[in-house]
Amino acid sequence: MPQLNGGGGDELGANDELISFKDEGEQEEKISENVSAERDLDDVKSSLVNESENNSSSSDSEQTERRPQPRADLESYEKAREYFTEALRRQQDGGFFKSPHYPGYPFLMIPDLGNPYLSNGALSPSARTYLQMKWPLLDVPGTAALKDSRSPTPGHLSNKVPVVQHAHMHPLTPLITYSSEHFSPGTPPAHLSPEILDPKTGIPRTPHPSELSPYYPLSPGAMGQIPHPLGWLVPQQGQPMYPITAGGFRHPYPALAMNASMSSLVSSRFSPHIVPHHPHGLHQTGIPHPAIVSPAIKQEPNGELSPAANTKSPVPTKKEEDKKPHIKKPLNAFMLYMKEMRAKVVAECTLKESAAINQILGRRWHSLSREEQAKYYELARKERQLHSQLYPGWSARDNYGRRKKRKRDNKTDSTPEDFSAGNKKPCVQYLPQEKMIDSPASSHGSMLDSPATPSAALASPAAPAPTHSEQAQPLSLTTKPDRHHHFPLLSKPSSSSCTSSSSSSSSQPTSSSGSQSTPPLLSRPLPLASLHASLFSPPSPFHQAAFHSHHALFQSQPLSLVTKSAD
DNA sequence: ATGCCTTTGAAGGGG
DNA sequence: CCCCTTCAAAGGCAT
Repeated sequence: MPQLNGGGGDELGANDELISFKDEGEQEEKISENVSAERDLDDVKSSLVNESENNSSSSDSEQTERRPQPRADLESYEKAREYFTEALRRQQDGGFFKSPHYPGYPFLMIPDLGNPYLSNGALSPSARTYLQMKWPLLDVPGTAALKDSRSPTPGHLSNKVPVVQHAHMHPLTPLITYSSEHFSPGTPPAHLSPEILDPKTGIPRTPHPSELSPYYPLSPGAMGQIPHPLGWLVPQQGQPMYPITAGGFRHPYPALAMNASMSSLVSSRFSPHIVPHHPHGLHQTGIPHPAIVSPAIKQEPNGELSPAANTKSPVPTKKEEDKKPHIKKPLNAFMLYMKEMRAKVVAECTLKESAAINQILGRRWHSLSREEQAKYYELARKERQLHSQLYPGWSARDNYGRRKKRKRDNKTDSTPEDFSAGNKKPCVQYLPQEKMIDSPASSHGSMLDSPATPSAALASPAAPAPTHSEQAQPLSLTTKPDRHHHFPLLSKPSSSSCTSSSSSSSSQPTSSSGSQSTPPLLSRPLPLASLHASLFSPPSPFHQAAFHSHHALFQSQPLSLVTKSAD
């Protein structure tokens, strides 16, 4: 709420970001993975750094590599996102966004194409909605947006996926990126206009990029018709997902006439209307929320939806309920970051496994400057807000059970004793020296919390010398400690485990008891990189203070390898 | 074919 | 109020 208005924040001053970010980044990268990996990281790192300075350079190349081949629609889509992401960074660095309080936001908010929340692709339309909705929430400064508006290249449209289009739209987009899933290429629009169908998928594309533009990716089904910006509202099936209050949606967009770039901007504008107008309640009433997807529908990419799709039947009735449309959780700051950076890391590194990549990303996350993190935190906040507005009745619990329960037992396993030291995230284990290098320092940065006032956080000058921590820091191999535990397990005090250190106390002797001599216990051998990657877990963003202390901890910290105690 | 692994953060339930 | 659990993304790998 408030945020919406104020934009929350405001304050995120992004200006400073670069500076700190760079320094930290360098270090972190070094640490990164194995030798080879390290290099990669370096590159990555450097690329990041450079990005600010050089806009293009590495990133471009990377992008190029990836994008070239669109494997699947989805993939291509994502890649595009990534691509944008990089661009985003560049821009940010460039100061592109400086003006706006939320530098990235406006752009970021740009919808991915898919519905972020819907797990099933089918709903894609909803996704769009969601995205649009976002815009409104964000108070995006129209002007700013416009600046960039240069429509990148509509060419992407070629893919059936509207998503792609979005990507082009703004580099920032990536941040928000939602899963490509949504895309439901499959959802064929019942009535799509003949405008453009993808030969393969048959998905309709809008002829005018401008219209379609990112904002309205026509999803196959969704639009059905048209170019109407609101088109997304329409459910794949033909019926409008929501009964949207007509008022809002109906407004015709001026955008239609606009260029793609413009349209995007425009869309943002109107979207706001929608939101407000929309009573959240609508969906709740039982109406299928756009965002909601019924599992059944999970369409595969393409066309499968036939029956369902075609059936415009609005009647969700039982099925839906049974299936419960699965509304995904909004992505948190780190997730947003992962989406954005994953491609990059993958490109740089040889690693392909997500687990390993994620470890690296986790490290990098810590290394991010506050500003950088703040951006993501804010984005995440906004998304949460948006999500709440869109799905007022939705609860994270609703999704429980979808996945198999993870081994919750794990925790039991862990012997209490172990905990003391490192359990949790054992954060620190030894990694090869190299890794260590990185500075947790970033820790500082990492902390930003999403609190409403990021600025405050930012304010802190940070700059604690990262070095010490780095040196001393032991690496933690986090193989798989208990997953559950994360911080919580550790008692707060100790929790610090790794990083954290808890906070306050600067020193935590923690007994290091735990030393870890043991190697991680991965049941499976993880790639070296993964090991290296391991870092400590980050302290909660909220505790900035913790940062500072945290280095001390590191030193003392024993390595705890927490293997998976599971059992 | 399905789930695991891994990361951080958020949310909610239970004690 | 604190702790714990689950899910969000992603993709190779294991089962």
